[in-house]
Amino acid sequence: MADIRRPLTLRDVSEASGVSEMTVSRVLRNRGDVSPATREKVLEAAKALGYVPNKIAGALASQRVNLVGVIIPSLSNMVFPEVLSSISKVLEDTGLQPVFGATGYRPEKEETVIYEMLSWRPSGLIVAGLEHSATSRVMLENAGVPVVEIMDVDGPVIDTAVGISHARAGRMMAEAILAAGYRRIGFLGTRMEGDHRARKRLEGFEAALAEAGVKLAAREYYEGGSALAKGREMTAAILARVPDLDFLYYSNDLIGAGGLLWCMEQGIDIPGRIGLAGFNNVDLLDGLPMRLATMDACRSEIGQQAAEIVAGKHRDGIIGGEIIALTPKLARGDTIR
Amino acid sequence: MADIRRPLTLRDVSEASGVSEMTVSRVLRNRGDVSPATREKVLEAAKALGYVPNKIAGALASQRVNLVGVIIPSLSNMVFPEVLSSISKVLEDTGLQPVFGATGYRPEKEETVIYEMLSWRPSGLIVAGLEHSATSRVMLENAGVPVVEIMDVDGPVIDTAVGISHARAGRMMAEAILAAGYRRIGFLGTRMEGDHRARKRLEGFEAALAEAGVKLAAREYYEGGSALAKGREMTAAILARVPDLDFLYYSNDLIGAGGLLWCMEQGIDIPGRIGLAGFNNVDLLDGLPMRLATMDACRSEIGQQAAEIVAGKHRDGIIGGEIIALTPKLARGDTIR
DNA sequence: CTGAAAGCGCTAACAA
DNA sequence: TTGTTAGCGCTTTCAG
Repeated sequence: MADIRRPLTLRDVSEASGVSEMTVSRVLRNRGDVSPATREKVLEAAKALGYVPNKIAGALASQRVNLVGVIIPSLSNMVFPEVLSSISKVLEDTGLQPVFGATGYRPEKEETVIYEMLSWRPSGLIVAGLEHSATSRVMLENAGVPVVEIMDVDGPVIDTAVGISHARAGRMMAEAILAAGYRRIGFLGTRMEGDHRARKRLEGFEAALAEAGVKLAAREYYEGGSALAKGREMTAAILARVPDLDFLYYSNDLIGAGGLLWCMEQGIDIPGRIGLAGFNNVDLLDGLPMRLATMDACRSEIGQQAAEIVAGKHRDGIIGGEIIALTPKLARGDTIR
Repeated sequence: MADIRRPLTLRDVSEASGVSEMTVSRVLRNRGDVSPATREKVLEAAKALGYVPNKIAGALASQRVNLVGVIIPSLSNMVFPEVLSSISKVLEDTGLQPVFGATGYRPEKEETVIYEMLSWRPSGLIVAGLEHSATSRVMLENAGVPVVEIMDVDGPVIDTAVGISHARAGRMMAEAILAAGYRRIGFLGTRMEGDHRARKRLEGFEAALAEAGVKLAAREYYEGGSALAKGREMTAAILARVPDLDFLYYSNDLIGAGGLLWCMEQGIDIPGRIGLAGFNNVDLLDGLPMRLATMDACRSEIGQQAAEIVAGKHRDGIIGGEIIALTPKLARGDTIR
C-alpha cells in the first residue's frame, strides 16, 4: 500500500488492460473503430482504476477545448442566473461546457477575466454588454473564436450581438406612461457607473418624454444594500421631496417592488393617484399583492441564441457580424392606469 | 495582411523581442532574475503582439492548475451566489480562480460535473452538500487535491467540511416556536427530493416538537414556479385545510415572504393569531412590511472558510479531516410573539 | 542573468 | 482494427 498518490494516466490504463495507449484513448473518446472485446477490457480497467482523463493534455494535443467562457457583471443580480441557465441548457447537448466569470461591473476586472479565460483557449466567449476597455476590446477582437455580446444592441459590436435595445425599452415605457396620461414622472435607479444598460434605458426614456414636452420631475439614486428595502426608502424620499409626482419609473423590478409595497402600505391609490413601473419582468413579481408594470428583457431567449451561435448551430447559420435585436415586451400589470 | 489567424506562442514573442523563449517565459511569469533591459523588451513585444499565454500548455508542463472547482446545486437559488461571491473574494488574492458548476440537485449531473472538473486537474474542489452518489464519492476521495464540502455538517465527510447542522437549525427554530407558546404548527416546503438540507431541517424540527409532545399539524409542498407566489398559494391552501394552525414554518425565506404578504393582506394578526418563520436570512427580508423570523445559515462565512482551506491559508492550518460546524443564528423578527 | 534540452499526458496522422 | 511516431506550447532542470 506504499502507493504515492500520483494521478493516473492513459499509460496506467494501457498497462492494466494490455492495450496500447492509443487504443485506450480511442475507446475513452468513442473515436474510430475498436473491437467490442478490446473496448470492454479497456472500459473495465479504466473504471477499476478510477481513471479520469487529463483534459489539459488532451486539449494541448488536439488543439481543441470544449469550454465556452461566459462573462457577466454579477451573479447576485437575479437577472443573470436566468441567462446562464438558458446558456447551460443549450450547451448541454453540444459537448461544450460553460465557464462563468463575474466582472462586478468593473472594466479592469473584466479585462482580467477575459484574459484569464482566453488563456485557456476556449471555443467561444459570451460577454454581457457592449462597453469594454480598449484592452478588452483588442483581446476580444483577436480571440480567434466566436465572441457573442449579449443583453444589449445599442452600440458598436465586436463580432455578434444578441440582445434588446435598452434605449428602445426606455422609450416604449415612456410612451406607455404618457399615453396613460401621467405627466409628473420621477425616476429611481442605481448610481452604478458601470451599468450602461440602465443608463441607456433612462436616456431612451427621457428622449421620449422630451418629444412630448415632458421633463423628468425628480430623480433618486441608491447604491448597495437590499434592493427591496432601498426601493421603499427611495420612494418615501422622492415623494417627500416632490409630492405631486404621478408616476415612478424604477430601473429594476426589485426596487420597484419595494416601492410598490411601500405605496400600498401608505394607502396610496395605484394606479390612480400614482403609477409605477420597473424593468426585467422577474419571477418575483408574481407573488406581489399587485402586478407591477414592467418590461421583459428576453433574458432566456438571449442566452439561448447566444449559446446556439457559439455552438455553431444557429438556425440562420450565422458566422459573425450579425446583430440580433429582440423586442422587449411591455407587461402593463396593474400599476399603469 | 494575408495573415492566417494563428494563436500567438511564446516563440512569436521570443522572435519579436530577440530573447530566448525561456527568458520570455520568465518575464511573463515574474520568475527568476531577468535584467530590466531584457524585461522591458519582452514586455513591449508581448503587449505589441497582444500575446495571451496558453495556460493549457503551461499547466501541462508545470503540473499546476490555478483553478478551484466550485459545485453547487443551483445558481437561481439566491442563496448560492452569496457563497460564491465570498469564495471569489478570498481566492482573488491567492492566484486561484474559481470555476462554477451547477448540479440542479441531481446526483447524476453532479457526477458529470465532478468528472468534468477533475479532468482539468484543479487545485481543489468545493462541493455543496454531503450526499453524493457512490461514483461521485470515489472520485472525490481519489481527487488527490483538497476537497471541501460546504453548507452541511450532518453526515459523513469526505475530507473537510464547513457548514451548519441543519438538524440543529431545525431544532432551534422549533424550540423558539414552542417557547413562544405555539402548538398547532404547519410546515411548508419544496417537494425537492435532492434537497437534503431542507429535509434535515425538517427532521430536526419534528424531533424537537416530538420531545415536547407536539406533532406537525399539517404539511404543504410545492415545486417549481415563483417561490413568492407559491408561498401565497400554499399558505392559503394549508389554512383552508387546517384553519386552526397557529404557526407556519417555511423551508425558505422566499415562500415565507409570500406567506407573510398573503397573511397581511387577509388582515390576519401576526404574530398573535399566527406566527411565521422562514430560513436563510436573505437580503430580501429587509424590504418586507414586517420582519420575518428566520435563521441565518452563515453563508458568507462558509464560503470564506472553504476558500481559505482550499487556498491552504486557513488560520488553523487545517490539512484535512476537519469538520467546521458554524452556529446558525436565530433572527426572531416580528413574526414570533 | 541567460539558454538548451527534455518532457508534461495526450492525440493527429500515418503505418501495419 | 491496432500500433507507432511526432509533436501540442510551455516549464523544469541544469549548464553556462
